Amino acid sequence: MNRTVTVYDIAKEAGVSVATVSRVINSTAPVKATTRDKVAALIEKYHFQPNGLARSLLSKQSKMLGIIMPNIKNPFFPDVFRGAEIRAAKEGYALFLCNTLGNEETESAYLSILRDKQVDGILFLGGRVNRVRCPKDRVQEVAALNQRIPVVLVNGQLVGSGCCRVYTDEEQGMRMLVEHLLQAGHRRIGFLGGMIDDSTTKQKLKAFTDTLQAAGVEVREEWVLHGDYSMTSGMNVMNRLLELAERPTAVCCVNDFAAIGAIKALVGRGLRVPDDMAVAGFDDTPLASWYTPELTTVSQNSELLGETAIEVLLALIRKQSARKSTVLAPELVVRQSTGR
Amino acid sequence: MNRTVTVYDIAKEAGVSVATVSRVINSTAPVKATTRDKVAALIEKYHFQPNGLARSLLSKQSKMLGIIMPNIKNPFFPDVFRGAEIRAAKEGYALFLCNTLGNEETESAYLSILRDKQVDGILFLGGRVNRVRCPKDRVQEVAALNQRIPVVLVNGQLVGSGCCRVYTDEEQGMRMLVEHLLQAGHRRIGFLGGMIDDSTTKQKLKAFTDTLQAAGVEVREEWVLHGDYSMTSGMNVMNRLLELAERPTAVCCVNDFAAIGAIKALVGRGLRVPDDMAVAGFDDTPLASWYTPELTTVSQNSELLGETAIEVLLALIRKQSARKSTVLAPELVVRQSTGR
DNA sequence: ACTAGTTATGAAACCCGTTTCATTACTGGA
DNA sequence: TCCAGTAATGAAACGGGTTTCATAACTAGT
Repeated sequence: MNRTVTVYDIAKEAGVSVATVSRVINSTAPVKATTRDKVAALIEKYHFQPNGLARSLLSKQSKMLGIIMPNIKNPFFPDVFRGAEIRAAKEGYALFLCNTLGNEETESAYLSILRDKQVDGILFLGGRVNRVRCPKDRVQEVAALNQRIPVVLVNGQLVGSGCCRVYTDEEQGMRMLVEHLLQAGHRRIGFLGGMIDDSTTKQKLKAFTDTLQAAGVEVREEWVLHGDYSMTSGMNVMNRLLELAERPTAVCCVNDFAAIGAIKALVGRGLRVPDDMAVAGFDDTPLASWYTPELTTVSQNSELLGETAIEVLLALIRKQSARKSTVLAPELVVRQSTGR
Repeated sequence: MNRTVTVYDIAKEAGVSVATVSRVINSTAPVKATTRDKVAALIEKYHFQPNGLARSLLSKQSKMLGIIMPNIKNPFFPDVFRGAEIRAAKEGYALFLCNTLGNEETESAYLSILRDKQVDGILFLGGRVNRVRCPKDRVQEVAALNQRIPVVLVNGQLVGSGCCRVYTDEEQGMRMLVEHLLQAGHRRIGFLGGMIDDSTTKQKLKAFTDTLQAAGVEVREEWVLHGDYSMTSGMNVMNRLLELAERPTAVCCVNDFAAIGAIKALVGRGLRVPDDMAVAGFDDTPLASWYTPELTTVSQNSELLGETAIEVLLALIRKQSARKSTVLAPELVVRQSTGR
């Protein structure tokens, strides 16, 4: 096996020093035309490409970023990823994608790997680490990491970590959604959440409760149920709800997946959406507009979210000032699943 | 800003040489217990973690892989990614995710970036590069790359590149699907493909044609239409189909996305699936079983595909023998969208 | 007590680039 | 023609680890 070509090989064959080769590669200082051409020809001949690791070692920036998320299979995350990727690519950064499935060990393991790989920054999307309540040592783990490598929390919160945050105002989104349901005449509204300690669930539930109370509508404890964020869980939770003696006429779901699962459960019992029960999702994933019935949901503008998060991260990397919190406005998207 | 702690710092403070520190870190040679403890304590104290880049530079393996795909938003790809990730993580590899959107420049740019980052191997999922017909220079670009870095093509073919392939037998999948439709009594069957030069479309179309002809059923040119792989395209293409004077009673779609788009178009015109037209997808993405109607489709076992591809890639990286082609069997999944 | 045989440790080279600093090769002006 | 000043180039250090090879410090055997 032929060893990889290095600047030294090029230099030797061109009869110049490695410094000159480097100068030709990076146009960092003038080189005599004939020399330049000779070196350039050799680079072309061997398809030489400098070793990025060696360069990174010296420059102390790897041009690599890590993005950690619970589950790439939930279409919300690919959307965010795309936004992040587009923005990152523009600045020459490549992205490690790390799925944790909400598993804490996996999360820690990835954190360690990313540090090992010397990523310049990390994007954290709503995972375990983004919980409202979180063991002190996890907070400290992230806080310590954040001292070395900039970490941006996306749609999440980790009090005491000192990380910058970029998030959609999910509370406002839920408020708009509930108000839409109230306006449509619903007075019996349920809530299908995710894990109760995740900030995304917590915020939505808070807005749900507040908005109903402000309107003088009762919040029925038995109609507030929790699952995870999968379709299966949405279906199961809805089935539990349907076993109650009294049912709501509408439910808000923590995300589109849960909504679809819920609808499946309803349809499975011969109930119709929205006639028998209105169902609303959250995130406005592509699914939402293609599902039958089309889903009423709250758009997060997920790509923009990813893009913005990267922008904040880049600012931190460049030691420019970045605001601690960047909030994006959600948008209510009314479709068939709650419609008249 | 305090400089990152290095082995030298640890060595100095412990009063030993860097060699000893390295030995403690890697347990690569016996170290006197007292020395070991002293060094270990310092590592703990500073939360020292060796610089992976420096190590990679020497070991000539970065423990990083690249995975290139057209579009992470198509749920088939996250599935494959997960399979790949799980297997890769088990061996300590981290994955760069690169979306090309079928754009050739993006693809080339990513190829170059991955080389720069010194990835140990690359997984190529059905992108531009996986076309049946492909300009010579693209083939050569990949062939040349494959000389330096192992490349595995997933669900694709690039004749002359010399790359190993891992793929689902999509032809067989399509054959099973068409036979299922024939058995259900359909004699007027259409095909909604993707880009005609992509091997995935080509193979499916071939199997479609062959199976119909073998059964003595006419293949109607005007019922074979092409789009891309998106839901929007599926809808548009179906709308074109519906404008014809004569319509098929069933259509095979290149993937689940296209099928969903097609169904949307049908429903939009007040037609019912499967009664007015049977629609089949491909890939068995999670959507398929949750959509209404549930989609008849061909399961690729996408996670296994990713996992297997990584296995082949790892074998190549370790210079173990790997079979040139690994074929996975697809599985027909019959659900409502073609059902009685 | 002395030697042979381990065990523990350190100095230095290496990986592959970039960059500083010094030196050499030019150029133009007097 | 000679000198100052600029352009082009090279030697060597650096980044942060790992590894080889030699040496130093023990241990055990006689």
